[in-house]
Order: sequence, then structure tokens, then C-alpha cells
Amino acid sequence: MRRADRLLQVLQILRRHRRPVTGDAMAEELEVSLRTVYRDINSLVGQGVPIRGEAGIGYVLGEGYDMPPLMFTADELEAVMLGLRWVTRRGDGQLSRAARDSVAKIGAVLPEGLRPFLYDAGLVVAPRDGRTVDAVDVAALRSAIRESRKVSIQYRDEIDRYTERTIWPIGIVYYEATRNIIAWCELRTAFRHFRTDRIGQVDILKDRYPKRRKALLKEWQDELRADMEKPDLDVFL
Amino acid sequence: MRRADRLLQVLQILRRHRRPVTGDAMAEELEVSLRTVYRDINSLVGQGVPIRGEAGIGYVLGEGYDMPPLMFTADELEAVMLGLRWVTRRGDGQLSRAARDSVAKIGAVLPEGLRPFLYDAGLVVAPRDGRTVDAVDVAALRSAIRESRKVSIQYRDEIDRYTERTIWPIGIVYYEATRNIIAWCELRTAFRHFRTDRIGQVDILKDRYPKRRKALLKEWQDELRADMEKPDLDVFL
DNA sequence: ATGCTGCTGTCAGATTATGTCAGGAGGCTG
DNA sequence: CAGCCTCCTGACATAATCTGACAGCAGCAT
Repeated sequence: MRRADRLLQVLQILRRHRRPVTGDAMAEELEVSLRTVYRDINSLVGQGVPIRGEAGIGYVLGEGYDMPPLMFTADELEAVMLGLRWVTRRGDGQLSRAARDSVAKIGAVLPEGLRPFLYDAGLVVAPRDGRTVDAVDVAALRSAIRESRKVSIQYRDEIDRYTERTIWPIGIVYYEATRNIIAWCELRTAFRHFRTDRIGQVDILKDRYPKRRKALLKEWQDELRADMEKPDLDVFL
Repeated sequence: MRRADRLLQVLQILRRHRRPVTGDAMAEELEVSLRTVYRDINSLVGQGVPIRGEAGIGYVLGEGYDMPPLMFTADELEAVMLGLRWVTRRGDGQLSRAARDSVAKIGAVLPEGLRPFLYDAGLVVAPRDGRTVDAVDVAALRSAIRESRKVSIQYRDEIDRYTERTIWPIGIVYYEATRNIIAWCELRTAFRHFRTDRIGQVDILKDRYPKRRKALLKEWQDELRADMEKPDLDVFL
């Protein structure tokens, strides 16, 4: 019973990647020949699924597909739970609470039979031993990021020099032990990372920065990619 | 290409009728034998579609199928996304894919206005530099855990001694760089942790272990707590 | 108890699906 | 423009699967 399974899988793959997916990539994931993928796509289109395929690009699932996604699988519930447990441990207080609330909300919409897969998931996250406590209110920074607001910070250098900067925070990178604010730094006119445990005073300004955050994120990623000279590696996202 | 088409059609039929539909009715509509309908249903259920069939009644699409719209706060969406990104990076291949699928599914049932909070979340997870590749099929171990199955493994000690053990896996602890299987070890008659990168051969046995996994998890946690002599600290969960 | 209905097993033959090879067409990049 | 990637289609032999028929068990409603 492979083909029948595959059709639903193809749908899910297309839903998963928001960018175009090449038939070749799907062929590899489904462990099937490219030709077969073409046949499957053709079959789906024949059933009215809006899949757009463009030469040189790949396939995208059209907007208007109203078929709701299948309920979570056991694997997915484990993934969700493990992820939220990790956030519960590693996130700032507010995020940690949000993670726990999310578990409850997801649990609430699950059919009875699936609930154990979420709540009894055997995947747990080890506690962190050396807990770095950052003095900063990371939750406030997150909301500044969401609202594209400029922020004024006091920052301690690697060699203990203090600077005061106005930055445009666009994201946070979570490392194992530390968190870095990704931001455009007005002082350096360049992207910089700021370790949250080296940030002193934080002042969320009322000003919003003039560029779109999404665009800045893309620029930042492009720069990273260029630095690493691994053009096709997805760097952070 | 009939069967593949039929599966999606069966779904549509079930979605159309709210009341139970008999297999016979479907067989007639699909111009196919009753036996085949049963097979199709079985196939769909195998793919996680919640179809309830009751003798004397007919089939109903379980409540779980239409994922109801999920309402989340911005914080919660950031938590979900960060968590799933972490799993995408750190989980085994299958779990990683499940994490991405989950994002897509949650995104699909989110009210329009909320979607950007999920997809444009600025929280990203740093890639792991020293990538420990475990030879083991962690996905298989996860399913053994879900099904409470005994597993026979070949394990390499800290001092390179090899042992063959039958264990009762009850969970996995995710550390920064490694993953440990939590299990009751028949050889030692005690709970042990097994680093996945030290596990050689894995053999999922057909036998299920006699105790309930949830109970074992609790015992294990109690033991840990006792060891640490921090009675009220939540150790892992 | 009776009549539906779901569910499972088995089997042989018909139907489908698959990979491979070959070739065409369209978008993108340099 | 050339070169590359990608979508797309056709053909064919082989392998895999699907299907219907029949038989039998079990749960639900009346």
C-alpha cells in the first residue's frame, strides 16, 4: 500500500515547505523515482488539488486548498512536546510559561485517543547545569522584536568595554548556553550579535525602525551565508 | 489509478455526511466491492485518519479530523516555533521531519492574522557544530518506547567493554550534544542510561515489558530525585 | 434471537505501479 | 547567448498491488 500513502505524504511535504520543492527532493524523501513523483503529482492535480509546478523552480501548493491537515501523528506530538519542554527549560520566564500554556491548548484539541502521545511522551530535556542568568528582560526584547522597535542598550564587550548603542533587534539566536540578540547596530552600521548576559540596561524606544524586519532577517542570513561560504546551507532557519 | 483516487474520495464522503455512513453505501458510490472499502478504510486509519467504525452503525469521521482553529498568543506561537525549530535541528531524521510537519499543520489552522507570528518568529536555534551522528535508528527506539517493547542492544561501555543487554526503554533524555535512552536494564536489574552514540546493534523485540511505562517513568524519576536529594525539584519533566 | 454491520483471512487472476531510457520545453544565471 | 536546473510526457517490460468472491467471527440495535 505504498502509492496511496504517498499521495497524502506528497501533500504534507508541500504543506511543510513553504518554498517550492523540487520533484527530485520529494523523490528522495519518498524513496521513489522522479518519474513516479511526476505521476503522483499528476494524479493529485487530477483530483483537484491545486499544485503549481514551474520549470526551473519546483512545486508549490496553491493557496485555496481547503482540505484541513490530518490530525497530528504520534511522531508529531512527540516533536511538539519535546520542543515545548525545551523551551520551558531554556526560554525566559514568560516564554517558558507560554510553552506550558501551549501544551495545554494543543492537548485540548486532541481527540481522546491521541492525548497520551502528547502527555506521556517519553522525550525529556535535561536540565541545564550551569545556569546563566541574564539580567535583561528577554521577554521585553522579544516584544520589541515583534513590534520592530528600536532599543537602546548598554553592552559589555568581550574585553569589558562598555558601550551604549541603539540597535534594531530582529531576532534571537538560541545557543546551548547563551542567547544572542541579532540586531542592526546603528553604532557600527552593521549586523551584530549581542549576548544577553552582557547586556546591561535595556530601553525599548518608541521609535520603530524604518525597514521591515523580515527583510532585515533575510539580509542578515545572506550575510551569514556569504561569510560561511556555504551558499546552499540553511544557516539558522 | 483508481485506488489512490478512492482514498481521497472516501475522505470526502465521510466529511460530507455528518451521520454515520455504512460501508455498503460507500461501496456503491465508489462502484467497488464492500471488501475493498474495508481495505481502504484500513489504509486510511493506518495513515492516522481518525475514522471510527461501529458495527451496526457505520463509519464516522472522528472529531479529530478537522483540526479546530487554534488560538494562541504571540508568546505561545513564539514558544511553539522555537521549540519545533530546536527539534528540527536536534531530533533524529524522522522527528525532525515531524517537527516541520507540525509547524505546517499548526500554521494551517491558525486564524489568518496570527500566522505571521508563527512564521516570522524571530527566535532561531543555532546549528550544532560538532554533530554527533548516532549509528542507531533513534526513530525505531522511539516507537519501541511508545509501544512498551523490549529491546535488545549491544552497548559499548565507558571503557570500551561491549555488552549485550535486553532493556525496557521508557524514554529519551536530550542533552546538549547527546541523547540517552532511559531504560530498565534486565542485566543490572536497575535503571540505566544508554548514550545513543554508544549503542551498536538494536533489535526491537516483539515482547512487551510487563510494567506500565508511565509507572516506570515515575519510579525512575523518584530514584533520580532521591539521588539528588532535592526532593521537590522537578528533575526532568 | 435476528438482522445489520464492521472486520479479518485467503487466493488467483487482473490491474496498476514502477524504474529506466529518451526527449521536449521553459525559467534562471552568468 | 549558453548552460543548468526543472517540469513534463511517452513507451515498455517487469514487479508489485489490488480486487472480488467466499467464508466466518463479533458487536450493536431492535
